Amino acid sequence: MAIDRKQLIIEAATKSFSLFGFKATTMDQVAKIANVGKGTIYTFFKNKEELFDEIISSLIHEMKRAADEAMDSTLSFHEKVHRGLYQILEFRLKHQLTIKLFQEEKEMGTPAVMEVMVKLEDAILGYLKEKIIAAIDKGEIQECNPEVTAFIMLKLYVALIFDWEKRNEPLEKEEIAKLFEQYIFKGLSNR
Amino acid sequence: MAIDRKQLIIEAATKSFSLFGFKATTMDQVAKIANVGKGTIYTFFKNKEELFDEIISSLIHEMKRAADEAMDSTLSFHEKVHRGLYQILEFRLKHQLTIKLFQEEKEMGTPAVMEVMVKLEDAILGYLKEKIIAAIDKGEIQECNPEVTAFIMLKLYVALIFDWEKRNEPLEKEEIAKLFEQYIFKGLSNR
DNA sequence: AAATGACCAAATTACTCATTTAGTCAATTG
DNA sequence: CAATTGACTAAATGAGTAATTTGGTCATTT
Repeated sequence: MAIDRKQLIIEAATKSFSLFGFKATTMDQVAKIANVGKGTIYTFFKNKEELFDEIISSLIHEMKRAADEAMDSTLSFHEKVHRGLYQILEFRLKHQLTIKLFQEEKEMGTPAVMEVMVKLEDAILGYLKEKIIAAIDKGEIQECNPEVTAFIMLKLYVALIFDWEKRNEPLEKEEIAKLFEQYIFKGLSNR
Repeated sequence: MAIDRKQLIIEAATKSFSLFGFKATTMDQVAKIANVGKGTIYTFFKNKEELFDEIISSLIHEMKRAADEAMDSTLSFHEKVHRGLYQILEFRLKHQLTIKLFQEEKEMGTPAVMEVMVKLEDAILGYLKEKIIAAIDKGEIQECNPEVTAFIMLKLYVALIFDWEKRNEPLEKEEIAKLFEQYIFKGLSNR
């Protein structure tokens, strides 16, 4: 069987997006890296955005898998949430592609990138929501609005991991877990 | 006594910053609105940024006052925090100047505006921190890191008020208070 | 039938030059 | 003579445009 051109293209595009971002990646470049004629790209993908979307979709799958792997059913709900979220956000910090896109979203506001980041956030929120609903059913946590709760959890995590260290010493993984437990799972109140 | 030229300049600049933002406000314009020669501005303020800073400093004072007024010492800590924070963020939504600056920060990234917004956030965090320390002393809430706690409270509030409604129906003031209580002050856990 | 790269319209960029602006200071005013 | 002013300048900005680049197509090649 001949080489899988579609796969070559996906790999080349992933490499280039990771290195230069979406906007600065040209289709000529992708074709060259993939050792493929430019026209060939358009037999597999309608346009640049669709190629991008396909790459992001597998990224989302990878993230889900990483999160699932970090959990196991014997863990308490809050350990699950912590490990899952931490895994997902670690992913963001470690993988070149997500770093580059995160940066491109904020610094240039490239529309295609903005769209894709919304999709990514939605995927995370949806995933969290599922876990929350399951936890309510099992009686592990109180009744609550799963949508809002997922939203709050994600925002809190992002704030602790990304925003906090813009102006302070980064928080350790354990500290974050502790804070999360203290606020979301126990509350501050004395009564 | 002659007219207070400094005050005229401050009022003119405030008006112009509110209407056009920092970057789009020219010193000629401020001078004209204030009915003052341009040189006069420079007898009171070293440069455009210093004029801007002075205006922001009084804005911060106004915010503090508004927050203080919304509280009273008979309220529980979480009612105080809720009313104070709500007041401050309402301020952001209602006052032309803060709206314009918020927009300029995100859309144009004007350096002087970015700087000033950091100062504003610091002022809010410092204010919150004080209240938190007082509450710990009075035994109203558990021991906690006041810096991190202030940070979490602000981020959570901003998320609930600004970020949530980017993609969902806005939350009512009462809902926000309830959520805040549920998460920060009570926690989700069943044990 | 699958793959290609020369080609084109549209978008982006690099550059220029006229205009605008922040800040100064010699002249003016009261 | 102390306070005020606005004409002035160097630097920054941005409108206009020419040159280049890019996404996408399609006739040709393999």
